[in-house]
Order: sequence, then C-alpha cells, then structure tokens
Amino acid sequence: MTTPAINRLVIADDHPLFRDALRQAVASVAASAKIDEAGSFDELTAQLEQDSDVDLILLDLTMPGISGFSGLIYLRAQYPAIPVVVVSASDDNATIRRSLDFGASGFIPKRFGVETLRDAITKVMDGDVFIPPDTDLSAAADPDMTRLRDRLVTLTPQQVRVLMMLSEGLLNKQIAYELGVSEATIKAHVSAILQKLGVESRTQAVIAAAKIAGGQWKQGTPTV
Amino acid sequence: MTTPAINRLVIADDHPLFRDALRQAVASVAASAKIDEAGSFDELTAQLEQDSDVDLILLDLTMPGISGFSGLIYLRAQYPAIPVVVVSASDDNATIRRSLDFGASGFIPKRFGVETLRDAITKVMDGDVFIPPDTDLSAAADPDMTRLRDRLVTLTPQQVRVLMMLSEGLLNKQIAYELGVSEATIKAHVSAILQKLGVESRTQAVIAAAKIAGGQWKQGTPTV
DNA sequence: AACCGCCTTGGTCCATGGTATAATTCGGCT
DNA sequence: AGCCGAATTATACCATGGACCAAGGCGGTT
Repeated sequence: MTTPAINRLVIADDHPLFRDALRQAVASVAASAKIDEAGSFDELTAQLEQDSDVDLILLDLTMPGISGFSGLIYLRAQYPAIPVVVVSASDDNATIRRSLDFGASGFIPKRFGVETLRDAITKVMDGDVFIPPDTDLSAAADPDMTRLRDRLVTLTPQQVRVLMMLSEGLLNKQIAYELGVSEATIKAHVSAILQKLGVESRTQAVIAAAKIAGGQWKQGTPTV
Repeated sequence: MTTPAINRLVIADDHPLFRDALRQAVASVAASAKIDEAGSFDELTAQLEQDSDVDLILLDLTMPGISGFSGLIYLRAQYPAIPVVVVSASDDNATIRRSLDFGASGFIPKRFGVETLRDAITKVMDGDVFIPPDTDLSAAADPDMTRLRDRLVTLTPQQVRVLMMLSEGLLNKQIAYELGVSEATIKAHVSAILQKLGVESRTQAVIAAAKIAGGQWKQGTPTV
C-alpha cells in the first residue's frame, strides 16, 4: 500500500461530534489504524506519556487547558518524531502559516466536508504536507514573530517544559519539585532559555512566550 | 441648558476618518466645546499630562500603543475625575460589560450612524450612561475576571503605572528611573500590588494583568 | 572509540526581588 | 484643626534569581 504504516493515531479535539467525524474519515482511509481520542490537552499528554508510540496526532488548536500555538510547540518539542496535523476552525492564512512554522505537518480546516476531509487525511498519511488549496502563504510574516519563533524552536524539550512553567508564575524551586530535579538544573535551564530567547529576565521570557502563544500556555490561574 | 459644562473633550482613535465623524457629531451637540484629537494612546496621555482639564474622553479600545482594556484601566486610575466613553468596533455584550466594569461612562459601537451617534453623545454629555439599546448585561460574568477586576480597581494611580511597567519586563531599578523616584518606592508599590492582586511574585502579577488586558498593556517589545 | 548535544548537579558570587517597619510629606475630607 | 489615604524614602533582612565555572551520565552519530 502507498500509505506507510500508520498503526496508531490520536485525535485531540474537545468537540466529541467532530472527533467522531474525524475518526470516521480516518477509518475510511486506514481501517487498520488504532485510533485514540483526547478531549483535552492534559488527556493527550497523559496518553503520550504512557505510550508515545504514535504515528500521527490530529490536534485542535483551541482546547481546554491550552490556547494558541503553545500546544503545538509543546508537542513538537517533546515528541519531535511524531507528526502533528493541526485541525482548526480558524483557517486564515496567518494561522496556517504559523502552524507550519511551528512544525505542523499539515493543516485541515474544520469547515471541510467529509470528502475533502478524507482527501486531506490521505495526503497527510502519505507523508505529504496538506494545506487548503486556496491558501496564500506569500504574505510577509510579522518579523517580530518569526524572530521569536526561530528562537523558540531552538529550545530543547525540557526547556520548553520549563518555559511553560515559568509562564504559570512558578518559582524555580517549584518547577524543580514538579519535574523531580534539583533547583540547580532549573537555573541552568532558565539561563539557557533567557539566552536563546534573547531576553534578560524570567518576566520578559514569560511576556515573549505569551506573545507567541497568543495568550496563556495553560489554563491554570495561579490562585489569583 | 440641560447639558452640563463640557468645555473640553478629547477624541482618541487611530482612524482619522472616524475621528472626524465623532468630531462632527459632538460639534452638532455642543458647538462651544473645544475638541482635541489623539491618534495614539501615547498622544492621548501626553495631552493629558500637559493639561488634564478635560471633561470627557472618547476612547477607542484598540489603538496603537495599547491593547484591550488596559488603556481604559490606566485612564480611570490616573484621572478618576474624567469620564471615559468607550468607542469600539467590537460591540458584543461581554466587551460592553467589561468596559462598564472598568469604569467607562458609556459605550458607543462604531457601527452607529450619525443620528444614533449624536443621540448617544448627547446622553453621555448629560451625565447618563449610554449603552446600545439591544445590550444584554444579564449574562453571568466570568468569576475569575470579576475577582481580578475588583482587585485591579483598588490599585492607586501610581500602582497602575508600576504594574504596566512590570508588564513590560522592567526591573524595579528601571521603573524607579523612569518615574523619577527611588527604588525603595518601587519596592513598596510592587509589594502593595502583589498583595492587592493576591499573587506572590511580579511574574504572576504580569500574568494576571495580561489576562485582564487581553494581551499586552503596551506595544513595546523589550528588545526581543 | 570518539564526539556531541542534552540533562543533570554542585558550588560560588552577586544582583534583584520582596517583606517588615517606620517615618515624612501632601492633599482632601470632616 | 484633625484625620486619612497616597506617595515617598530609608533601613535592615532574607529569599529568589541568574551568571559563571566545572563535571558526570547518557544516547545517538560519525
């Protein structure tokens, strides 16, 4: 068969009906694939931590527990080997472009019907990058954004996790505890993050990250 | 006359055409009023610093140099005596409600024609609170937001300024220099801010502020 | 085997952040 | 006049943040 081995696939979307639609579209293309579902980002990460042997992730950009591109950034950092296809209701050119910039292997607008949906999934499973036919990627991107993005993608997986926790307002000590490492390690990570992002304090790092993620990384309001 | 003394009024909007429209509508109601214009938030604050004897401000929510409700919050904190009417293109109920929550004396959607525009301005100049007739304010507000807002409005004018600078990633030392005061003073302000917002670090304060302002307070990207 | 990047840790050293306390000034309010 | 809140400043003290240096383990590459 032309489609390479897609044995396991995760559909991450907070809308059950749309998960079903995606599941059916996928099943009609690769009947043998094992399809898992996640209704929240935490659910998705929990599944991946337990078993990261996944061949493809279909990710909704706006899910409970995550906002903006932070989920995509996190997945690409933690599991660089797993291709991620973004599925989103907002399908403007800027969103598509940034999705690809952050390492998405494709972009499927939610407005697609079953037919086009299936075509899109087929293309992605073949290893191609799928983008909607009427997409115009020629528009100049925001230079600030791209510079920041270029710096963000140089972060190592662990550094991305630390940055997310910085963005929750946690102390180095707390992050160390959560990750089960020493505070010295966190300090080393933070220093590396500041250097890579080109900022001078954790606060500025948080601001920069929020700018890219388009809001908060995670939902948690720190006991405000 | 029924309309109280409106001697001076500032129209703050980055769209020249719309400024003109507003100016004409105002002039047709209060021909004697002196009308100033500002195309950016910095321009507005500059004018106010030079002469804060203003009886009314018509404020666009989305202007260069400001985003979200931070401009409104800032004005209400710095010049509590000056009524501010929000003029915005996005006129959903949530936006209107939050505008009023943050101390706006009225809300005028940009979609209004000249007629309704004039009526709205008349009402506001009479000291009444104008909101679009089809507004439904009964919807329950986000409890997190309201709690945060309640805490934000207890900040003193200077504390609001400090919070804005915190949100730009500045050090206490830098803030002290900018405001021309000692670093001890800034520390005192920061401590007060943390207490009032119910957070435990400057980073968390920035996160909380960003959540309310719906993004950044000011445009400035800190040399990222 | 040698190399390299990532993660980890320890320690030192200094800057910054933040609390607590207290005192002063000023303007507005009663 | 007296009171009060806002703003300012200072001092001392402790916690946190962050740079710098050095080093070991680990997995993948050449």
